[in-house]
Amino acid sequence: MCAMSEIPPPPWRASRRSAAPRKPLSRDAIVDAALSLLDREGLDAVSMRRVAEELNTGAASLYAHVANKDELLELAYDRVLGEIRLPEPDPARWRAQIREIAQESYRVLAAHSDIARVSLANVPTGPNSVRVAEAMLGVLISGGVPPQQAAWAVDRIALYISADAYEGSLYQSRQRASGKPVDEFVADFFGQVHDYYRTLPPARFPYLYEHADVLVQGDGEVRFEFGLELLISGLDRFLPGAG
Amino acid sequence: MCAMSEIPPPPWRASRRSAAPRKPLSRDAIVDAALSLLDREGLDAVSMRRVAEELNTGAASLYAHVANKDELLELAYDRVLGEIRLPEPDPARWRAQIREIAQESYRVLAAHSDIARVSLANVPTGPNSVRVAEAMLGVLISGGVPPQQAAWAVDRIALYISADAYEGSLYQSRQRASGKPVDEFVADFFGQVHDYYRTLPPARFPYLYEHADVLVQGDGEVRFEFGLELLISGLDRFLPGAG
DNA sequence: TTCGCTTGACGAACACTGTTCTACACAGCG
DNA sequence: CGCTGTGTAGAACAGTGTTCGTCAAGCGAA
Repeated sequence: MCAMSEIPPPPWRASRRSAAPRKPLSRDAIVDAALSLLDREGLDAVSMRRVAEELNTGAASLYAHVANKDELLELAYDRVLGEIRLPEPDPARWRAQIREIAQESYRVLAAHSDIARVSLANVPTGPNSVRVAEAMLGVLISGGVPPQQAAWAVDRIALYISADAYEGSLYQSRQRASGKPVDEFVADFFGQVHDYYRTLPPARFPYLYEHADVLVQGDGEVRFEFGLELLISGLDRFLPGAG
Repeated sequence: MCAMSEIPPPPWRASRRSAAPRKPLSRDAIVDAALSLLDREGLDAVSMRRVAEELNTGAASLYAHVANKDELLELAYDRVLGEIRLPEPDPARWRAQIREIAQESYRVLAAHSDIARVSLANVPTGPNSVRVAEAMLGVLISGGVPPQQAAWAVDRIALYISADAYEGSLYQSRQRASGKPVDEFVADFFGQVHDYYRTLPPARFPYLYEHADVLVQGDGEVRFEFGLELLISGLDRFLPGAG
């Protein structure tokens, strides 16, 4: 290497990218960039061009490593699922454990903006998806839930988690867009919903009108855990020794 | 009026649309066109240009009646919810009635392709949305569920219905795209999933491997009602006279 | 009737999107 | 050294939601 590399080469011999003419650009790097973009600006900002830009390249280059955008999003989703920490099954604590797994899953999904949308839009088949499913199924079956009911329960609970995480991300993006702090935003929002219910004609909507206050009670977390508890305690009657 | 209107005007004075120079083009007509397009070709086919084309006009014309695409989709969604038939609350049959409302809602959503996606993407505030909410809340409260738990349960059940209807529409569009008949499609799909579970290393995925058969048991309807039953029977312990 | 004004229609354009085509630079191999 | 295959990208295609500015039609008033 001599000093030649210090002065710019003549333009007609210059590579299209002046410095670092050949980037490594791997599948992993692309998924990394997509996730970083997702976390910063949300799923809508994740376009092939923006991801490529993040890597200082063009959109067409991504297609050498990834079949299409759907595959990229599924890869990103499965990478996110990899962050979920799972407990060792303990039959004595199966209720607490299924609850822990669900809460942990919700937390991890919520930590990555509206990534939950891709779990609803695609049938999850990635390696980390089956890892979580195995854990949930193991906890339920070793806890005494019959296999058939345990299998369906895993399916339903997973759907519930994804749906609620997605809904939660919607409120979060609305809150972010409003510019208000979280507390003020939810207070305003629930206040508006409450007022709306109170403007309904009580004759036609007696229950919504009457119970407007409890309808706006409880934030996203309380509601998530309430529904989760319904699903789990609904399994009671399938346990051995139940009517 | 003389015969002048029968002969075509000279081109330099001709209106841009040769015949029927002014269409009525109302909000309702636009929602109609959007729904018809949705039912025929799915939500992805519903673009402002396609809806306008359906009405023999340009996309820009729609914006005189509708703020943007989101508002149009919410209007279409609420119109769909209007098709849901609701029973008169009968406290003695509250379990059966909440089940009926949920099933009816699922049926109506499923009958309109992937309209359920817009219910997940937006906070539903339309008149028919509150109509269904009022009915569910009334059935639960008059059945003996305490107001707070009834309110949250309505929220959770509605989320569950939307999420499952959306997931169902995904499978339906996949099946339509595959060209196979329904029976063959689900048999193939469940067969593939089953085979996939059986290729997993049993040491690391003992439960999925062992119970691959029950995991692929039951179609969408069975699973929907199983989850619904979990949610409803999970309300038992809030009834007066429960431990 | 005729003049203005408001309302709605709508072609063109803007800034995007996912994806494909095609040319091309570079690495490893013979 | 030359050849070949792989990965890199610019350009282009067909589409998207939305806005701008123009223009026609209807209507109330003079």
